[in-house]
Amino acid sequence: VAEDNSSHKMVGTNHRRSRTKFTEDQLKILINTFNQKPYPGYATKQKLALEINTEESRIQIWFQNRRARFGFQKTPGPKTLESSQSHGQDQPDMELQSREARRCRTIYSTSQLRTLIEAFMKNPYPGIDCREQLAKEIGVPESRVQIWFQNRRSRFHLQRKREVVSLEPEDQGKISEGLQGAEDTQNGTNFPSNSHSSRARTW
DNA sequence: CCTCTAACCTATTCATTAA
DNA sequence: TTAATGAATAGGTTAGAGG
Repeated sequence: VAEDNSSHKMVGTNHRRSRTKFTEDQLKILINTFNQKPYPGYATKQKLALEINTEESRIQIWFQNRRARFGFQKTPGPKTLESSQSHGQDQPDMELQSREARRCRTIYSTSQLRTLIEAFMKNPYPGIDCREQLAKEIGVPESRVQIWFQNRRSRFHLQRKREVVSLEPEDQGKISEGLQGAEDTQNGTNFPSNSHSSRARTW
């Protein structure tokens, strides 16, 4: 609400999005929808976004978190219990493939990709401000930019792993560089190499 | 302090598209 | 048909609001 004047760091563009606060009414609708279908497709999420006036990406995150916390329980119903006989074994639910359609694949132009890759080389973990600026620059929703960075990082790590495997099992102790050694970015933007584990140091 | 949970992450899998 | 890559998943971590 007030100005965010928290930039006494060198690179001020590395913060996460501010936390969303759902109202009770919004939560009621979300939970109700979740209980009916914990894996909503894009259309449902869009509709929800409109209904509770929230970005679709926040709704996607909410469903992800909810599924992780309560793996969807089959029978939540101390109330509204209807016809849940659970007679023999529950069916393998093969016809569950009627998963709603997912979001249409985004096609990036070469110039958009050039911008993204350039940003990735400078900082593979852009904060919300940086992502939003990129999104505006290339004309794509911020949520797509975030997904793009996630995919890029994952495949970057995968590629690095394969290189380690391709070496002789003998002296494999000193591969270290090779990939990202070429860039400057020695300031702090290099890959943490193990990201999470080493990030919680003294914080 | 502690709890709850949005935001974020990696690793993997599913799915679409261009070659 | 396949390689590349965007979208979704499971599951774990980080951090902000509030008890």
